[in-house]
Amino acid sequence: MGRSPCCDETGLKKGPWTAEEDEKLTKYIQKHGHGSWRALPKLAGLNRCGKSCRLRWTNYLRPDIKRGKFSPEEEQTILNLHSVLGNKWSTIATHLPGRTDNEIKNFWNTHLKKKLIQMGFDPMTHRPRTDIFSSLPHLIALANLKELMEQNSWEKQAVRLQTEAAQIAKLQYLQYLLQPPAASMPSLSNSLSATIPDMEAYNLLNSLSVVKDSQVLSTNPMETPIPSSIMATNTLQAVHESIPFSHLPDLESPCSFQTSMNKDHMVQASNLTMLCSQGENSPTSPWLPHSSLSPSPPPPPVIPPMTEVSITNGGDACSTSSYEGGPSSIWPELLLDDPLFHEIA
DNA sequence: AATACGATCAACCGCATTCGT
DNA sequence: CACGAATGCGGTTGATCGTAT
Repeated sequence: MGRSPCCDETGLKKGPWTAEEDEKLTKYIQKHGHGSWRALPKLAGLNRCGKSCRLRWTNYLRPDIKRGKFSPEEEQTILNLHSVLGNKWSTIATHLPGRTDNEIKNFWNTHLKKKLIQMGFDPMTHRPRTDIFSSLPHLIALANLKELMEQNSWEKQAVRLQTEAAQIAKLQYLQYLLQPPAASMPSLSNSLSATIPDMEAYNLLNSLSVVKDSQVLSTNPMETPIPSSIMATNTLQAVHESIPFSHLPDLESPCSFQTSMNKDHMVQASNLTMLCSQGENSPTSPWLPHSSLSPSPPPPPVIPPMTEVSITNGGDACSTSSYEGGPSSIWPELLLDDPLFHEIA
């Protein structure tokens, strides 16, 4: 149980490895295999601890190590796996031949994490950050617009910014409520049957009251029949237009977030991949605009054109939610082919 | 040319887990 | 089963390099 004592031993060399040490270690392992790492340094004539030797071998000297920059495909794979596994670098590394966990970890910390943060995504959850601070740069940029400076007082601007920030938070929370099941519970057979979140989403839609043409959703779906062609799309459209955030979904595009209600009080969120790319793009993580992360052409699509979620008014009979296409509509192909994925699932 | 600063990545540290007796 | 040793893993550090001032 206790800690390995090898690092506590004194007189052992630390720091960067010399070419001579590398040669000794490589020759020894090629001839004898590493065997016991603890015994190896003495046998190989190295004044290092076994741990240091193991690390040097696995992270640097191993003959199958792939060097050089990560390819866009590898980057995509890391994003996919990280959205599912989190900081399980060694597990992620098993899916990237020739790459070490250390290398992947470094790449994540120095490149991918920053990218996600800059785009307003939480690098741990891969979801849009709902805190105001993550949107601060946008808000500041907005506030600095000369037009606004001239047209409004600072007080008015502050009120407007607050309102917009609140709308963003609501919209993003709505995304959360309408999202596919969390990575930790990828069993899609569960679907989104939770009634409370459904109602919450419904109420949120209503609360986002920037509705065009005076079309307002009923606050109580049980009392008032909802028109067949409802204005939820308009609601989101209006919110979208009112918020100058580039990472929000483009309502004109094929992967837009289209919401409608029918006479059965049912909200249908079609193509509910919100921020993920669709159609020609591969949605590797349900919340990421991966196409903008990677400059290269993305892999073939995995999500079918229609990923449908139905949100009901809370009644048992109509509290159905489904993803057409099953798990493959959400999870990257590479994961579905992977025994590890099924183990996790 | 000198210095400051940021990015990168190899290596270390310490905790957790697995293995062997 | 209990214990200690060995190994694995993830977070962090620090040396080095490139770029900006």
